[in-house]
Amino acid sequence: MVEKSHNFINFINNYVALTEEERKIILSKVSLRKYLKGQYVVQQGDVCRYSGFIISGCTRTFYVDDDGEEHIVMFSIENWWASEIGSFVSQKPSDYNVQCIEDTELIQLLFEDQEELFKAVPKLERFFRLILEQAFVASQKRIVSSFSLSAKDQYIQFTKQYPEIEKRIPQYMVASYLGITKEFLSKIKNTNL
Amino acid sequence: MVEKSHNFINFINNYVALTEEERKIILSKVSLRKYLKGQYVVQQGDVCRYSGFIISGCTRTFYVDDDGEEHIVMFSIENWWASEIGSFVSQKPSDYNVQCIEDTELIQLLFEDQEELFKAVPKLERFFRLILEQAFVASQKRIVSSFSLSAKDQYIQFTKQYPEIEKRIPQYMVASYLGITKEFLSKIKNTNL
DNA sequence: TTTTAAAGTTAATATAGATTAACCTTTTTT
DNA sequence: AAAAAAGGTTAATCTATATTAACTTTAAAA
Repeated sequence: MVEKSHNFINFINNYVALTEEERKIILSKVSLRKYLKGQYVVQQGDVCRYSGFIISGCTRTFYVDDDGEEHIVMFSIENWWASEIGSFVSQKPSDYNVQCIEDTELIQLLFEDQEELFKAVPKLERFFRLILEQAFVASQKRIVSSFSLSAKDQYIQFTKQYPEIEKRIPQYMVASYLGITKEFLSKIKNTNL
Repeated sequence: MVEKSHNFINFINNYVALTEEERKIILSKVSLRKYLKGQYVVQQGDVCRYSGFIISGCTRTFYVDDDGEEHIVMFSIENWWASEIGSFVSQKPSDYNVQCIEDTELIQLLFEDQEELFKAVPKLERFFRLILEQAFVASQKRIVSSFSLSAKDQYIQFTKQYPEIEKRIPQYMVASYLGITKEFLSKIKNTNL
């Protein structure tokens, strides 16, 4: 656990400088959990009780619509925060599934412990503010891309922005993330223009 | 200024309880600014130096793509935070324009003053964390809607979610926000199915 | 009050991307 | 090594939405 929590503490430290005391408090509140490929961290309809940081592995967050179609809203890989924030902060049923697409290790923080942790280490409020700023900006950017770029240009942008993710993820999931069919993505990749 | 700042302080107070002292500190750092309909609060390419709260009026945040097409990413109305966050937090040139679509009064906070304010009133970190959570969740939801709903259903959802906004805004801007042409929105509204 | 500009409508035609369905390839399981 | 499952490709046809362009209505300016 100690070695594995190293990246986790480092990640936070990147945004706010932690004292040794604060590291200990944080680590006392979190736990490591392993999931196998295919397992669900959160299921649509359930309340998301944990927020988490990915030590290793990869997840997808997706929505299943009324027609049973899956729509991937985000991928998360190691050294990034992964949580179904909407459900976590409201403690209401999740609109999304979070599923591991590789064996995945997560450092998890229970909702009930988060408030205590904010009291003990107030600078974590700042930490979460900063990563939410980033997440929000990225989300807005994705909306603009989906409205202003052709499917092909969106795909090119995706491969440039997330080359590591693109390598690890089946193509049909990339298509779902881009909001196009797997057939059309295949066509885009194998045709000029 | 005092009466006008009332809603502003109330808004923050809704998320974190402020002492009288804290109110004073906050108010000492912000200023009121008036814009006329059509004026720009931020222009694409400029650095956004202020974040702001709308006292009255309405703005649109939009992106102009390489073909000169405008894409509206958000509307903001009174009693909500309005800022080009990406540019504000990074102090890099903005990707978006923020333009007033009515005469608008803003309470503004200069970037340089924000850090000082966080030091003086640390619970503002929490305040911004909480509103960013909301903003991020709303943004994710919009991505899902744009992928899983027909244009008509997106329009219906928009009118239900933001009835006040829909009344105040020209229809062609609603179309731009939904990512469809004004002609098609007109057709949707005036045709069955 | 007339003129001009801005916003909204209608309809014909065009297209990016969806659907369906058959087939191929790679990976996993037995 | 064979069978099964998962992932990917190709091609024909279909559809939601875009484009173009002419016209109408409403609001703002002169």
